[in-house]
Formats: sequence, structure tokens, C-alpha cells
Amino acid sequence: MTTAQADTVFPDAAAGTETAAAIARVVIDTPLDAVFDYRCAQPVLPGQLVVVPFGNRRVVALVMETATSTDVPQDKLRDVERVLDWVPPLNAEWCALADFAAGYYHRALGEVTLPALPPLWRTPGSWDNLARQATETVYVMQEPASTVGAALLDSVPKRATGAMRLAEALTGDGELSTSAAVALHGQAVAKLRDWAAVGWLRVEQRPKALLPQPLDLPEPSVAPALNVEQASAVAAIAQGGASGTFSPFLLHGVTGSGKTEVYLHAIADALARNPDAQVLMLVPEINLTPHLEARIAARFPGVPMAALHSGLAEQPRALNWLAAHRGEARIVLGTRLAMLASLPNLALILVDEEHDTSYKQQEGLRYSARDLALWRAKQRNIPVVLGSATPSLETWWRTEQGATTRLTLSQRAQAEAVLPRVSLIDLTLERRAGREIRDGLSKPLVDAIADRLARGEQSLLFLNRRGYAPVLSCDACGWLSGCPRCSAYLVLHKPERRLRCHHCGYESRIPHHCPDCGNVDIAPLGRGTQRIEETLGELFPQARVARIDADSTRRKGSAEALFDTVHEGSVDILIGTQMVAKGHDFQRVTLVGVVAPDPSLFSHDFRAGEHLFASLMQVAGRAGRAGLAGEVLIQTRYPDAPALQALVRHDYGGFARQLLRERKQAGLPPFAYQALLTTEHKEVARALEFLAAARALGETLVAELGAPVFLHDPVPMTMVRLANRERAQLLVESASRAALQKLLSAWTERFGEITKTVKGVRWQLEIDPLRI
DNA sequence: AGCACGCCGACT
DNA sequence: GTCGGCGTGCTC
Repeated sequence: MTTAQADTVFPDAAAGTETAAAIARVVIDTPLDAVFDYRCAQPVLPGQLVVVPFGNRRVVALVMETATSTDVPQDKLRDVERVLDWVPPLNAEWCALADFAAGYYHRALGEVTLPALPPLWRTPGSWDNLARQATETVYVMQEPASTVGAALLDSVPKRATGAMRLAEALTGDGELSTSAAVALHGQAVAKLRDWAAVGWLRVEQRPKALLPQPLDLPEPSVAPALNVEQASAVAAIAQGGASGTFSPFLLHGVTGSGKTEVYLHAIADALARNPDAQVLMLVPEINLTPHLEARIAARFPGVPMAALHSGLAEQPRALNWLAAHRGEARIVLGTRLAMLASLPNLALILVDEEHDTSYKQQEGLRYSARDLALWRAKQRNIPVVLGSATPSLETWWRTEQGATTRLTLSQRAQAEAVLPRVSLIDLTLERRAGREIRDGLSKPLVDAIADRLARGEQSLLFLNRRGYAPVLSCDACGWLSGCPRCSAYLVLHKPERRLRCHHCGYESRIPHHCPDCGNVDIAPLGRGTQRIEETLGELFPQARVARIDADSTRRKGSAEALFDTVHEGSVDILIGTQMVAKGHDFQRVTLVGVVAPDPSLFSHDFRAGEHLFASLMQVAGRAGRAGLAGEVLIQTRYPDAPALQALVRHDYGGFARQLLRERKQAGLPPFAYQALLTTEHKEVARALEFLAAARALGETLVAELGAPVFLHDPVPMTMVRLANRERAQLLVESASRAALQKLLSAWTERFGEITKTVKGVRWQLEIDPLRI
């Protein structure tokens, strides 16, 4: 900052005057929604990354524009320290996407753009290392080539054979890369630097291929013949691509109907249409679909492909991002964060399992990758394919309205595979009939498992609750194992001999006696996957039982190892959470048992039924994928629940119709647009006070703007306490997205007034919340 | 949001 | 006598 003063020629120069140095106007990852001006001596372009001093730290910033003057007083103006000049600037289209997301999700532009970059690009200290990985030094002969070449050859003594090889290579090709030079001569770099110093050569930094193809390309897999429905889906997507217009599709097909094959053909078509075309394929969780990457690589040998997800090591992730940004990666396979990657030649977007809630980021910028995919496809006038067996109601409603084209795959692709038979086991009837229910496993389910064991087939049990039991209780006084920091119960983890809070991570030892009354008879209440695993071991001592959940797969790579044992047939009964429902096809599983779907039937969330149907449909799809007939047994005390009845009938369409009718009547999404304002404070009263003030302010604005927006009552959240913070929420709703957005902008702008009176409250606004 | 500066309680 | 509590103010 002292240099800034030293540079000021006229000490009393007024703000706003022309300055000699160029001004870079940048955004920074901070909630301050502002552009910051910096003096910049080097050439700089909009879209480039720079390092700037900010407060007392140095941060990476994104240049939005350049200027020749600024309103910022000279004594405040500081200097750009570094420009990332060897990476092409982010283009205007990418900035427009970020700008849209910032506006729609009500965040500062800097909070959208910078977190969208892989962590290493936001770390100034790693730029040099990335440069070494991504560029190479090339020595180019200066003009005129004949004269320089002759001088060069003359300068080398005949006996210096290494140097002579360099000189010959240079005069032959006109240039020489460092790697090639070192192969010719051990001390090449020193020699080349000498020649550059004399003026014969100039030094250039050139991009290096980031996705080198393996020398032995995988045996290209041959595309299997498509059935009629697949072929017409592919044709429709291809036509959308050829039309050069925004073409949104829903690819609606049951598990096993061959959606992936449609994706692969659509990719092939997009790549063939344009030699630069890039394709983005989004999947919910890439760790669970390791086979997909191999399958794509085998179908497109020699086509550079890059993965982008948070499971990648930092350096590969940063380099893959660069490969996409440079246009080198033609296929990008990734999770939701890949939606914010820079893909200058994007020609097709595929969103697999589009209904999956993991497309919605749950912290920071709470964006929906699926919704941004639609916006991006519209921006580029390209096709976007949303694939699912159980589409989100939002997407389904778009197809009903004709805004999105529905492509249906109604048959399983493998001709011999049929849809599994789904039956319900009424637990109330079982109990009334006096049949044993052993630790939550009913007689019909146990018999069905025994049946599979006898036939040498596999069974898959699904229970979306990990641990041994969801709570520990005292028989004498009714004490329950509550978390000291949350309004939730500590879950008993028996093998680990711990009580754990699944929300805040709090852990404790298992008490020997009741902390309240001293009674030693404290017992686990309810059951989780660990308990079912134990029961199965007792019921079927001869069977090989495996459990797959977040606990059994904590160690890196252990999930894959566990899945492999299932695939190779060394497991008879598999018990698992949602993890087993995604991605993996179990060819030898002929029975899927759903242990306890009921808790979600009682959820206050209006989307619970939709999500239950989707997750049960997904596990059901694990059964009978090869020639073996599959059976799905669902235990329930509520066999009349619409979601379960629809499952028995394999009737997504009917279920969706019913849900849409209900949502329309209740004025819920997709017939309304929502935003959720949440607050947190040590005391719930403060959190609510903030919301009450916000609501009053909101009501005033609604009247002022004449916007048809409804603000609900502030309420404590269902799980009011999380990690010692009390939380409350306020739901805002409107039938008009534009009206809602207008209100939110005016509203949040004035939250500063509330913060002044209600201190210490943290607030957060979520647009299109999935759970309320 | 960070991160400083700044003014009042329980400890070596 | 200090470490440290979080209130307030700033970031080109």
C-alpha cells in the first residue's frame, strides 16, 4: 500500500481521474456483492484469474472487466500481483451462466464464480506447479531461419555430438520442445538457454496435452443393436442436435431399459457432428458408478475424456478442469459440480437419474445442477437429456405441458429380462395371524430368503438406516439417548461400541447404565443395517452375509471391494442402505426385500411420497436383471399407501398423475415456486425474531410491489437444534417465479436493517428447496 | 464471510 | 499482571 502512495504523482489528485495504469475490475469469493478495482501493470483480460491483496490476505480473483479509470481513491487502490496469463480467459458464455446462477440463487457473483473452480486454481501457490503440468517450454528458431540456422551449426564444435544433435533438430524442425531436447542431449536445457540468450532462439510456453491417450487403446466395444424405442429416442436427440435449437428431453425408462445405450449413441452423434464438440454427462455420485467411465472409454477409444468430481485428487481435478476449459476433453463425466465447469464447445448435456436429490447442492451456493443444465442448454441451443425411471414431478410436469419432449423406453433392453414382481407384506396381518416377526423380518420375507439360498441365488435387503439401532432407551425411566448438541438421537453402533449422532458427528461410549436413573437395563430400540446383519447371521448361519453402508465402506476403496465380492457371487445375502440402490447391477440377485419403508410415509415433507417411490423403484430395479426372474417384497404396516400401491402396479404414470393433482390443489411445486429462509442462533427465540422481522418487511414489500407472494409463519425447524445452534425457517411461495424472484431481491437487500436490531443471527436463503 | 482491533473477567 | 471472550468495522 505504500507503493500505491509512492505512485501518486499528484498527492491531491481527486478520485475519478485518469490513471496511467490499467484498472482490473474483479470479483472475489466474499458475500460482499461488489466489484473491486485494482491497478494492473500487466496486460489483463476479462475472464482471467488474478492474485490480489484483499484485506490482509492474498486471494484469487476473477477479472470481470478492464477500465482506464476508477472512482476508487488512489490511497485505497492496490495492485494486481499476478495474472494467470497462460490459461485462456473464461469466456463470456461461462460468465453469463455464473451471472444467471448468482441472480437466481441470490448470491454475490464472486461466491458463484470462484467456488466453481477446482481448489488448486484458487490457491495462488499451486499455479506454478499446474503450469509445469500443463505447459511445456518450446525453443523456436528466430528469423531468418537460414541465417540463424547456419550461425547455430557453426557455433557447435564438431566433437560436441550432443549439442550438434540439438542444432540439427532445430534447423530441421525450426523448434524443439524441452522433453524432446533432453532426450537428444543430457545438458540440453543449459545449451538451449545459451542460444536463446544470444538471440538465436526464443522461448515459448505451449499447452501440453493433458489427457494423453494410453498406448494400448482398449478394445473398442461394439454398439449393440437398439430396439425400436431406443432407436427413436436416439433419432430424436440427434435431430435436436442437428436443429441447432434448445431441445430438452426426458428419457423415461425403467432400470434395465437401456438408457445408457441411448446416452452412448447420443454422445457418438454429437461428437461426429462437430470435430470440436464437447459432451457433458452428469451422474449423481460418480464413486458409485465406476463402470460407466470404463464403458464410455471402451465405446470411444481415442476420444479424450475427463472426470470431474470431488472424489478426485486435487491435481487431477484441476488438470481435468483445464482440459475441459481448453476444449481438449471431448467427454466430461462428472457430478453436479461439473455443471459449473467451463466447456466452451458444449454440444450435448446428459443428466442421468435426473430426479436424484444429490443434484441439489446443500450448502454454499444451493444450486440445482439439473436446472442449470436446462438453462445452459437453452443458452447454447443444444439438446439436454434428463434420464430417469422415476422423473421428478417438476420434469414430468414439463413433459405434460409439452415444454420437454418425452422419450419412453417401456421394455427392458435384455429381451429375456422381465420386470420384477412386487408384493407387499402386511405386517399388521402377519402379527394378527400370529406369525413370527424376528427382529423386523417377517416370515414370508425370511422364507423367500431361504428359498434363494436353497437355489444358490442372491438376496438384497434394503433398509435406509445405518447403525445397529436408531436409539438406546431405558426400560425403567424412559430415558432416550439424545444428542447433547442436536435435537436428534444418538445411534447405537454396536461393532464400534459407540453412540453416534448422524447429524453433527458427536460420539460417546455406550453407557453401562442409565445416566438418569442408574438402571442397567438399557436396550436398543428399533433397528438399523447392523442389527439386520446380525439377525440374518443367526437365522442363516450357513449363509454369507455382507453389509454395505457408509460405515462398512468408510475406508477408501472398500466399497468397491465389497461390491466386487457380491458380483463374483461370494455373498448370499446383502443388506444395505441407499448405497446399494445406485449404479450397481447385481446380475444374480433375484430377491429384493425392503425392510422398513414406513418412516418416510410419515414425513411432513410433501415430497416424501415422491422420493420414497423413486428410491424403492430404484432398489426394485436391482432384482432380476439377467435372465433370472426377480421378486420384490416390501414389508409395511400401511399397504394402502399410494406410493406402495403404485409400485406394485409398476405405475409411475398413474402415481405422478395423482401427485400432480394433489400438488395443484394444495398449490405446491411444480404449481408454485418456493424459497426457504433459514436462520440460526444459540437461542431459538432470536432465530424466530429475525424471521418475524423479515416477514413483516416482506409483507410491506409484497404490498409495495404488488407481487403475488405468500409468506408463511416462521417456525422452528423439524430438527431445531443442530450442533448447538437453534434453527428456524420461513417459507415463501408464489405461483409466479418472476414475482417471487422480484420480491426476494428487494427483500434480501434490506436484511441489513434486521441484522442491526437482531444481532448474531445467521441467515441463508435457499431457492427451490427440496426439503422443507 | 474472514480477520483485525478493542475493551472487560479468571488464571499462571 | 496476561489469555481470551465476542462486539464492531473494513475489505478496491
